[in-house]
Amino acid sequence: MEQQKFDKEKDSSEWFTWIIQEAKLADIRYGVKGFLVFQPWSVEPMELMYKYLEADLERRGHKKYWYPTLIPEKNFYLEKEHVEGFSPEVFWVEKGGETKLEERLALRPTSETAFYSMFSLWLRSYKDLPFKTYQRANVFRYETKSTRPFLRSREFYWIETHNAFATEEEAFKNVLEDMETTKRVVFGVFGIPTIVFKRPDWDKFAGAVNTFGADAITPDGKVVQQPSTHMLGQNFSKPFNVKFVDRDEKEKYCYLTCYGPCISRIFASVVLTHGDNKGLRFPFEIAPKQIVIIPIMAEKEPKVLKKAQELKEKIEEAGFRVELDAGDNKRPGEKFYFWEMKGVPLRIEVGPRDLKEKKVMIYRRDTGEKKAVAEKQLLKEIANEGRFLSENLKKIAKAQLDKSIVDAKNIEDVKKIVGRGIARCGFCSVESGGAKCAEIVEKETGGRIRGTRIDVKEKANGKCVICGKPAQEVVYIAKEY
RNA sequence: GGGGCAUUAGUCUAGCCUGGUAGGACCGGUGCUUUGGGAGCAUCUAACGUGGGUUCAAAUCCUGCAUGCCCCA
Repeated sequence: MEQQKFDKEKDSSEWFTWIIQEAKLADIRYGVKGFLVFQPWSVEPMELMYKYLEADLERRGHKKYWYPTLIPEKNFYLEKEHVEGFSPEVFWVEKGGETKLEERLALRPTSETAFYSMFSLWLRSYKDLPFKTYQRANVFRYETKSTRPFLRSREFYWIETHNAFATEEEAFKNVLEDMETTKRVVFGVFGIPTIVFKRPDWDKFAGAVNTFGADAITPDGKVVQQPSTHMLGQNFSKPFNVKFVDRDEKEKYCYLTCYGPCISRIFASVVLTHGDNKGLRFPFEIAPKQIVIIPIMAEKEPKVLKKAQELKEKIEEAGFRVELDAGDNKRPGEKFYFWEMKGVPLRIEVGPRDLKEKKVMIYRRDTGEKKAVAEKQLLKEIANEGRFLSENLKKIAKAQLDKSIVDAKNIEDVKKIVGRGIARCGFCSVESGGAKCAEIVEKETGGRIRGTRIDVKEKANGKCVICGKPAQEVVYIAKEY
């Protein structure tokens, strides 16, 4: 009898470590700090997640590129703030065989400096703009904070878009569209609700004019930064010489933006957000297997197995991902527990009883409910129940996020909330003037200022929770993973 | 960045204090039996993270390193 080892709400850290091993999402025993081997049960959903995100970007007119993994040192050093921000985290390639390289090559920690060096060759006229690109890539960062599988590893899998525009307005419009993509796909399909913040001035991406980050919440009330998008303005186009001739025949620098949804980290949120004490719960759309069929009495009743195989083929033909768990020595009960732990959304049971009645049993992973369905109705029911399940997971996740936001009137309130949720309060300024108060917040509460909302307008009245000056902004404070 | 704990077969673990035969369970293989919520019997396979040191002798004591986990900043 296998015991549940960890309570997901109480010990979500241990639960997360446990489920990664138990469900075979990844193996952490590769032996190099911060690197892990991703296994099929995480790779398949992540492939699907890539597909959904890429389809959305394609619809918005982004074109796909593959850039080299290595970036020459001289490119990397062109933008000063960018270098300062990323240098401590770069893996360098210094040798080819035993020969020392003339120029060091960076294992890309992000690819601005790769993309924009080429943009300068490709973009000549306003007719070339807007220029919207993306790539799926694995990137490398020598993390100095403690690493964690999926959430913060030294190699991770993401998409990065890099885009050039003629005007600041167009660039900003694209930034907002990125946030829509996050809402449509990361919430709409993966079921991860996020809050979009404009990051405070002191917490921007290295080299950006502004950074907009979408924060998701973990079961223990910490936030995880999910897709962020950066308004780079002309900060990179100038050193990289990304210019175009405008309608007025004048040469101008482009406005650049980039957007970086990290698939492996979003996957961590999928696991943390939807899982329960029985294990994983995948939304129907990204489940590696959407349905598992468990035949009952299969060995004694060949008819049952035949029917199960028939059903599998029928369901497969309809375009669903289905697994038939037949034969071997396992009893049905053990199979039930196993596939529930693996997070398969729907289970179909078929046994002698059902054969007679031309019915099957459908079990829903999210609700634990089981119902008999006429075989004729099966495909329709699968589609319906799959949709209901995803909607239900979304609803639960959204309620959890909403519940975790709590208003704070003073620093004592903030202290009580941070670590268990997100504190919302008045704050003096998110420009550089507020940096001192932000430091105090961090020291006193262990939380960070996540920023100000951009999707809803919030009016600050009252005082800054730290310095007591009139609050210019409503900010959110939380602990970060 | 700081602190703590850990590393024994594919997995979980006993043994460590008090140095001397590495024991169990699960998984896996085989055979029989079994199937509407975690089956049973028999049998086989397989392990002391790594580099030094102390010692006649090290899983055990000391030490460096690596990796992992937890907590704090």
